[in-house]
Amino acid sequence: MTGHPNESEGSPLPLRERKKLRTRRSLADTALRMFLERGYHEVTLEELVSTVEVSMRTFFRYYSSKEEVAMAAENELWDGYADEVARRQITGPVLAHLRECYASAVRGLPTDWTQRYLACRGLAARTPALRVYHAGTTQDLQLRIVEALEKEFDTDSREDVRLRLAADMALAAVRYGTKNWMRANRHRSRPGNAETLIAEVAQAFDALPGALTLTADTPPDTA
Amino acid sequence: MTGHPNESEGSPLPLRERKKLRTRRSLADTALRMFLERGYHEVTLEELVSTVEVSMRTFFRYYSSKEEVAMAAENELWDGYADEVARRQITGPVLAHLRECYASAVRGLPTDWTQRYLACRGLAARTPALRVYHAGTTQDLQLRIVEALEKEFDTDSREDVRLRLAADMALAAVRYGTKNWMRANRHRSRPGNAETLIAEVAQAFDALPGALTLTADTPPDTA
DNA sequence: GCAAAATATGCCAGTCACTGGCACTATGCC
DNA sequence: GGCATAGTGCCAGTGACTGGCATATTTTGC
Repeated sequence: MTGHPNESEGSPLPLRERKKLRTRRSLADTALRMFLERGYHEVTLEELVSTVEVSMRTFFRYYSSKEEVAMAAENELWDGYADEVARRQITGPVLAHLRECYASAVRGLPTDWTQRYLACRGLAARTPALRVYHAGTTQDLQLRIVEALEKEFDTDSREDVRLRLAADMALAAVRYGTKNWMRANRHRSRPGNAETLIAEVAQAFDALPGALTLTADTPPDTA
Repeated sequence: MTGHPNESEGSPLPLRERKKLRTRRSLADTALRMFLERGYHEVTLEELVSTVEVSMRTFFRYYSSKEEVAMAAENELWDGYADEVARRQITGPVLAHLRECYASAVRGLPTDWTQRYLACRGLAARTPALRVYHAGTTQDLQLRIVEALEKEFDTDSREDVRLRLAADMALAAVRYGTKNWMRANRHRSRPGNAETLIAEVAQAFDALPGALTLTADTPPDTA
């Protein structure tokens, strides 16, 4: 009576999976909080796992590295973005398509995600090891996006670099849009939400054509 | 009598510096050779330093990580590229400028560099840890380039993202140009030299405008 | 409810990249 | 030759990460 697998049909996940999810979240949340309070390198994994009360071995069954647990929030976004690109059918300009996929992915995340993302990116900004990890996952994402897009075109991207270049441009827009979003977040006292993030990224997308033709003779303040 | 500091004026570097250079090169060359023969993870630093006959402590005075010594050839290029951008005065389109700087940097490297570069990139392609490191150094390079370019413009790039986006596009072109160069190198039996690398990268630069406007309705094989 | 199969977890011992501190040694300068 | 200034080696330690096996906890079939 105490623990029927589905007491009502309200719980879609098996009980075991729920517990795993809870452990996973607990690890990521606790890690992020500790890293923010005391600094990434000042917190050892031993301290983390003893706080969450799991063994070291178990930690590595959930996350494959210390960096990964710190950047869990970003990986949620990357996964959502890549999934969105894989799911949607592309019509029209590639860059506009990718911008839409990104916006959908951000909107598909839980409401508390924004704060976690802001926190982990802030941490990464002052932690070289995390910056390197971030660069790695971004490159990974780029690969996943190209592979997903490639299925919609008949030529493969090894022959024609334009698809890969377009994916890279989109990623650059995401990168700098996010950067500006975080910067704005530091200056204004307002917390900044998912929609302002999407807006910043959209703005960076819009700046792409101007970047392509940017010259030294007409400096960039002609906007 | 056996070792006067400057027997003739033919040695521009102090004897001590020459020895340091020699150790540095020896470490990088030996490391690359061992990694290629037996795989990156199968070679421990202990084996490397005992082969080169320096202590572990000394190794870390030359290279700050195992990844760095493996990718030494690439770092030479990145340093040369960043230096070139910092040195040259920019005129005209930013992207054309960056393409020229890259070409100059490649031409400024020693003749044996090409083979080492090919080798270390090939190794990185099949070694996840090195791919991550590579992503990190690339992001670092991007930052250096933006900082150098920023001095030539009066606006800083935080206000206007176009400069950063342009630097990113240039880097994407370098990335995929290099990728195609390596691929061509596997297929053709000819070794591939600095000029073919520059040509591939230039080709990728030329593809940038087409990537910007790439659409799903007119597939990429319309070239 | 209960055994059996499947899965998750914990413990232990080990490897390896990387670091700080100090003594030692070789080079450059006079 | 002698002194200051490096570069180097040794040692002991930390901390991330892994393999193997025993243990606990669900789930499944009855």
